[in-house]
Amino acid sequence: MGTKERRAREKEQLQRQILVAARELFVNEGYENVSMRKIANKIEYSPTTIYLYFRDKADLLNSVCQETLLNLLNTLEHLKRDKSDPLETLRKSGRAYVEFGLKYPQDYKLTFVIRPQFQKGLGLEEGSVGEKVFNYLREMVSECIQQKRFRQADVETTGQVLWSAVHGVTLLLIDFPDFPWTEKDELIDTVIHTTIEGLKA
Amino acid sequence: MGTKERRAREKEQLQRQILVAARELFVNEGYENVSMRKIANKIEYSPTTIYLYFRDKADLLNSVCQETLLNLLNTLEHLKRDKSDPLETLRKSGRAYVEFGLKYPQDYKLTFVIRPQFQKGLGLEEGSVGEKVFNYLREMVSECIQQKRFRQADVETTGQVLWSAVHGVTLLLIDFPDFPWTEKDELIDTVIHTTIEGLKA
DNA sequence: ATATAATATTAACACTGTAAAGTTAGATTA
DNA sequence: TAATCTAACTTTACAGTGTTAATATTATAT
Repeated sequence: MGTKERRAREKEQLQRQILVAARELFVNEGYENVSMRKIANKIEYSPTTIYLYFRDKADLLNSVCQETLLNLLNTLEHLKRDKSDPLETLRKSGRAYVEFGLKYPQDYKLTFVIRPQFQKGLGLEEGSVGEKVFNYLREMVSECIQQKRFRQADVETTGQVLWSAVHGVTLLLIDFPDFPWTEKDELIDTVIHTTIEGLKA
Repeated sequence: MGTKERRAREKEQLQRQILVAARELFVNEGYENVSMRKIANKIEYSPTTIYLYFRDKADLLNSVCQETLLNLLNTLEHLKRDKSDPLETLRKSGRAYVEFGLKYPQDYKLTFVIRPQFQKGLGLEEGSVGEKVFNYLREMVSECIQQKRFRQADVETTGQVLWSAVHGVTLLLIDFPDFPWTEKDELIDTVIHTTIEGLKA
């Protein structure tokens, strides 16, 4: 009598389908320009069906962002294997972070700028994926501090400074594509390099 | 026969009135949650009257942001008088920038995050107020480089690195108010200090 | 075959930005 | 003074929005 299981599976599949469609539309057309009806059309269901799987549009956005964070976390975790030089790993992590943001600019903005507007106080609470991402940063920084590579002893502040830098450059590059930036890769490297130098003992 | 002049003045006044109402609503309720009808109600005109003064809602946003940038520029220009230590002036400018963003968080997001989404390639083009703000930064940086206080000789890159840092910390503090940040003022100072240290020779 | 539960749809509401047409008040001209 | 013109504003209307409640459909269990 695996019908129940099958039904549950089917339900999950549709939920997935909605999520995939929503992400694709959000990313390509921007959150504001995507209507529930558009999503419904894409999956060939009636608009209200979506509400059986997600509380509302913001909830849908939330789920999409959750996935994005998981992707980011995954990307970063891959770098942790290299245990040689913690400073170098930190540098690479910063690079990977910015590159992730530029590779999926809409996702990035959705997650780190748009979503906070729609859901006050979220994304980084205890146990969340967002927190896991920041914990990754904590680990990296902690390693560097233990090896006395950084002046400041405080893991938290140091991590937050690094996050500010990469977050800032990522958003600027996304939001002002026409600004006469220094060559993109050079700018990113310089931002990361400068911040790390500034943190050194 | 100053009637024409009076009419022109009245027209300008209404335009101003709309702008003031729009800013207040945008800032308090968020751009997305403000309808043309709400603005119209506030100024006690019909919704479509607004369209006689502004092309559309995005144009209205644009004008509001223009004002914001002018305010920011004004705030910064005040700091330029102090010609003693350019590094110190730069530090103060960074401080003032972040504080401006935190004092008017909605304005800041409107200008530097929301608007770019609605008007591709804008705000920083030649002759714009946005460019003037960045030119201010260029001047400050240039001064520091001339006095051989910075390692890197490139004004552009150096300016962009600084901007990334302050932009990043400003947005993080605005968007994630519940995150366990280091004490706010300390974080801001550390971000600026770290970046400047990293840029030093 | 029938009752029950799960799932999907239809219809509706109160909004949205904005275009087009209609109205009104004041200035200009005859 | 009376007629006309014009600028400013309003009314009406349209197509689209997120979302809820009621309804219909389908698949399962009895």
